[in-house]
This record gives sequence, structure tokens and C-alpha cells, in this order.
Amino acid sequence: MSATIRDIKEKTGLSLSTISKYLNGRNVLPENQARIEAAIQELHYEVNEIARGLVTNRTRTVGVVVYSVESLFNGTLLHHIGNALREERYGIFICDSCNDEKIEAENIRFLLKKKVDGIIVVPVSRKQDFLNPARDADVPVVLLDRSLSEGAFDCVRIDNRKAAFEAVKILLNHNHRKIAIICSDSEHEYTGYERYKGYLDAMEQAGLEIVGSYQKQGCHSIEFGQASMKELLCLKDPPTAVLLCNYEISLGAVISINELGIRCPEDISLFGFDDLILSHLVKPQLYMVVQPMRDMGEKAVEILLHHIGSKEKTPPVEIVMNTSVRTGNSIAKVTSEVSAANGG
Amino acid sequence: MSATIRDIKEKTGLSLSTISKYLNGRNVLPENQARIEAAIQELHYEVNEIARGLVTNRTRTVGVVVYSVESLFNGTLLHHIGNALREERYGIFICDSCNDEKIEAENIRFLLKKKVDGIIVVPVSRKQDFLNPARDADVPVVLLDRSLSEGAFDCVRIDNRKAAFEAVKILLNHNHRKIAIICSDSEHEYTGYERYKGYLDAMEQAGLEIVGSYQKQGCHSIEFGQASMKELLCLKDPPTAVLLCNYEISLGAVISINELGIRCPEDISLFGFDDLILSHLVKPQLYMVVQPMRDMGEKAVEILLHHIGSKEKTPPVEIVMNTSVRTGNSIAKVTSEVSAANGG
DNA sequence: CTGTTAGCGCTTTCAG
DNA sequence: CTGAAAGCGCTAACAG
Repeated sequence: MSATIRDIKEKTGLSLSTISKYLNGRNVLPENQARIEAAIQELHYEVNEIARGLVTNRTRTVGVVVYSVESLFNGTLLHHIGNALREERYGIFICDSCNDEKIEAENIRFLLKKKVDGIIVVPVSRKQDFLNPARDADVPVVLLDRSLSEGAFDCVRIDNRKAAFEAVKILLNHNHRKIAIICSDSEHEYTGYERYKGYLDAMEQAGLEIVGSYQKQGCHSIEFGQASMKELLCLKDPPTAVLLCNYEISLGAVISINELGIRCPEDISLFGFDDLILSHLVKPQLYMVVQPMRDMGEKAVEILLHHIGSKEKTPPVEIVMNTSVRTGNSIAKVTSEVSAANGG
Repeated sequence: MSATIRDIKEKTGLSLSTISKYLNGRNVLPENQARIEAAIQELHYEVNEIARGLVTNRTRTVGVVVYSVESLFNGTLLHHIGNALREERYGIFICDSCNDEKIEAENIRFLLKKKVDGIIVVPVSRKQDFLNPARDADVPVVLLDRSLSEGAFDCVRIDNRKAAFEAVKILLNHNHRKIAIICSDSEHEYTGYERYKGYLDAMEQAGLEIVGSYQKQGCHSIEFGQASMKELLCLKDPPTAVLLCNYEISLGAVISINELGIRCPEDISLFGFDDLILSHLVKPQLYMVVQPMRDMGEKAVEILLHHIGSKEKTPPVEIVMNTSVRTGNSIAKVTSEVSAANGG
């Protein structure tokens, strides 16, 4: 069907190597350049990247594996990663792990068979086993957003513990004492556990007791956020504020208070994570921890391309980025009397 | 680095072709099967899909080009497409057009160079020029969600005109007469124009005059939805109901009424498009046109794979799927007196 | 600067 | 059923 370098050879009478050189930007006589260019136009020639990849052993393609392509968080990350990669003329193979470790492992093997030059992964698994094939094949990997238990790969993320800590501090500054948390559990996800620890740090520093029924740990999902919020609201002695530890849980919690007709911040104060238009959509505007998603995506690409460029091994690095807080009006100031009464 | 079929040849003493046959599921003596399998395990051999693709001229890879990977609408579509493709052991090359026609055209050329077997595209452009290279290279293309002006490619979509028509009918049944529309314009997008026509159909059938200031046509974006909604609300004689013709515009409209402190449905009734958790998130629940996104994605894959399987050309087909309406409480019943007064 | 040659890893004739 | 040989489209030495 499509023209090959051989057709150009026929048309121009030049050798394959001259044409190849022209295609790769090396020096060719102006006259020959013109002839090749003319033939390319005439034949609608396009390089066959497959053939090129076979010989160069570089496909100029990066695989990106995300835990779920349906999550707006990942969509945003993918957008920034894609932009950064396109600038460097890299293609992007996106794989959806559907929040399933088996699919995730399959995705890695798939990408390896496709001979990608490197892989960026926002992982489902907590352990690194699924990445062993990549390591064996010497294909560089950069983790994004979530680190793994062993820490053997480069990772770009935020300081989750600190971010949660600071969020709780803001709640404390509004005199909240009965503060609950909904997060993904350590088995399910890295960030959930870290954020939980940040919550504990702040509570302990404030000398507050950790109430068992105020701790909701489970899946990273809208459903879990929704159900947990409902449970918290139905407690005999409900919390006055809740920290929602990721985007999906934040969504679920908002759905829940809508369903139950609970008012925010009059009845409950909320602090969410990952501001993806959510704070603009719902009334009142939510306080949220915001991650520098663009910087994170770009940094991951930068590190990966650096590895691809120079095959020398370097010890794994963790890039930890700063978060910020988007203020809203989802937090009520607890008056001291009430605070005292509640705190008792 | 990684093992090749040659290493297996050394280990087993068998010929390349026998090994290749085994890898492709053809008949090989049980004894030889066992030897090959053992060598594969030992060497961690994985097929080099690049090399295979070079000779078979099939990469078992499909390109998917979406207008924006940041849009939840596309994320959902991608999820279903990815699932369907994975089941058929196809890989998926996702390209983000960033709502830019130039990038979109670039994406097509990129995929062609990567020798994808077929392309699914949710297009930015209204005209098909950017797909000419694919047609020239005999790579099958299926359009999804949005059709092009010429209709020369297969397309899976809904009946946009009818969907909008029915939405307006529901508003009319609630006695609304002053009905506005916010949609993407025909220059920007296929669906916008179709939905606009459906709106006109319903208004004309009801014998209502089309008020110029109630027609907002522009970009498919949150910003446009937000700004347009604000303009409508600030009119001297504002509409009592608004049809929001896509997800981003629906988001923008909700943001706008939140900002202005307008109540829905007391002050204004809303009817949106594409229910992607939005109706659950905001209060009150929005009435929405919902598209069968999963069916659409799966159908697009089915058609594409069929084309890939049999290279014979068939005239382009348009698959038009049915929509449904998710009811909410975002529409107020206009009392007849008011209706008469307003309708005047 | 240009051409010749070899070969990337695999599949595919075609004999045997 | 198995093996030898050719070749997919391109790049990478090496001579010239």
C-alpha cells in the first residue's frame, strides 16, 4: 500500500542510505535533498516507525498505565503527560488498569511486548512485583502519584502525610474537635495510608482522642465515599468535620449529603482532596488540597526521558512536590462553647 | 537484552519456523511443544510485537483519537473502548487532540506511522480532510459520537436532533415557554448544530417564537457554558428554562448559577446532556439526556475490528443509538397564569 | 557526501 | 510435522 524508502530509491536513483540519512536529518547535498523531498511529496511517503523501531531498538513510544482512565484525576494527568510527550515527539500508549492488579500486570507485559521505551505508572498495586518484567527488560519506569512499598523505582508525588496534616490543622483552627476521615486503606492504596497518618499526626499534636467510629478506610471509590459519609452522619454523636482523602471519595461524600439533605457547612464541615472543578460545581465551595498535577506529569516525563536517553543506572529518586489549599466556604467556625461541649 | 526466538532455537535445537508455528498456535509435536515451552519459561521470552508487525503488516493495535482526554465524557468512552479492545487482545494508542484541529491531524499521521490496524476518532474537526491520509493508507476509521460533514466514514452516534427535541418537549410539558439553549455552534461541532435543530423543531412545533437572545452558540467548554448562563440570567426578560447541550456546558451552567446564587428549579429550570455523575453531585438533581456510552464504545470497536478482519470495502454506515432521559427535580412546573403572562 | 552490505526479530513460502 | 531461505522496511557500519 504505502510507499517505502525503496520507492523513493526508484524515483530518485539515490541509495537507501542517502535517503535514510536525509530522513534522519543528516547531511545530504541540496540537490539530492530536493529530489528526495519531491519524491516524498509525490508518493505521500511516511516513515514506517515499526521498521525503524526494529533496527534502532527504540520506538519513541512511552507507555502510561493508570489505575482508571475513567477517573478525572487520571484524565488530567494524562493530558499533561501527553502534552509533554508530544513536544518531544513521543507517542503514548495508554493502558487502563480498571483498578485491577491483574490487568495492571497484564498491561506491563503488553507494553513490553510493544517495546515501549519507558513506562509511567500510576499504580493499583502496593507491591512492585508487577514491575519486575520491566526491570528485567531494562525498560525504565517512573511511578506517579503513588509510591510502592519497596521504593525501588523513581517516583513523583506529593507529601501526602503533610498535606493531610495541614488540612486537619485548618479544621482545628476553626475549632473543630470531632474530626472524621474517609480514606482508602493501606491495603488498597499508598496515598490513603499516608494521608491517614497525617490526620493522626494532627489529631495527636492537638491532644485529641482518635475516635474509632470516625475512621473510615476502604476503597478509592465514589461508592465508598458515599456510604462512609452516610454512616458518619448517622452516628449518634456525629463528627463536625470530615477530611475526604481523594477525589472519588470527595465526590461520594457530596452525593451523600445531597441525598440526606444535610447542609454544609451548617451541619457538617468538609475538606476534600484534588480540586477538579468539583469545588466550583457544588455549593458551598469546598476547601480542597490541590496537587500540582501539571508539574507532576511533566516531571515524570522529564525523568523518564532522561533515563531513556542515558541507559546508565542511577539509584531511585523520589520527587516530592508541594501542595496548596484551595479555600472555600465549606468549613464552619465552631464557637468556643459548642466546641467545649462537643470536645468534652 | 530480552530473549529472541533465536535463543530458543539454540536451547531447543529446533528451527525458527517450528518455534514460530508454536507461538502462533499451529501444530507442533507434543514433545517439541514441551521443549519450547520450557525454554520460553527459562528465558522469560516474550514475542517482539514490533518484529512480528513488520512482517505480518498487522500490529494488533488500534489508535483512538479523542478531542480531549480531560473530558470525562471521553474518559468514559475510552474506558469502554479499552475494555472491548483488550478482550480481543488489541492494544490501544490513545491520542489527545486538545480540541485542536492541527493536533488532531498530526495525531492521525502519527498513528499511521505507527502502523495501527485501525482508528477510532471522536473528532474535533467538522470536515474530513484530516482523515485523508488514513483513507489513502487503507486504514479503517470509525467515527464516534460526532459525524463529519461529508459522511464518508462509518459513524456510531445518537440521534442528537431527536434527543434535544425530546428534552425541549419535556420542558414544554412543564408549561415552559421561554426556553433558552446553550450549545456548541455548527462551526465548532457536529452535535451542537444537530441539537440546536432539535430545539428549533420543538419550539416551532409548539408555535413559539425563537427569541434571539435565548440562543447561545459557541465553544464546547465549561467557560462558554458558564458565561452564557450568566448572560441569560442577566437578561431583562430571562428564560424560565435552559437546555444545556453537552457535558461541559452543563458543568459551566451549574457553576454559574452557584456563583450568582440563583436557585434551581425555583428561579430557573435546567435540562442537561450526558449524565456523568453530575446529576448526583449537584442539588437539585438535573434532568439529563443520557447516551448509551458503553454500547457506543463497544459498537465502534466491533465495526472497526470487522473492517480490520475483512479488507473489502463497504459503503459507510451510520449507527444511530437511542438515548434516554434521566429525570431529576431541576424542572419547575410553570403555573398556567404565569405561563400565559410569560408566553405573551 | 554517497553506496554497498548486513541485519534487527519475526513469519512465510516451499521442500523434505 | 519440520527446516532452510527469503524478506518485511529500515538503519548502521564501512568503503569509496
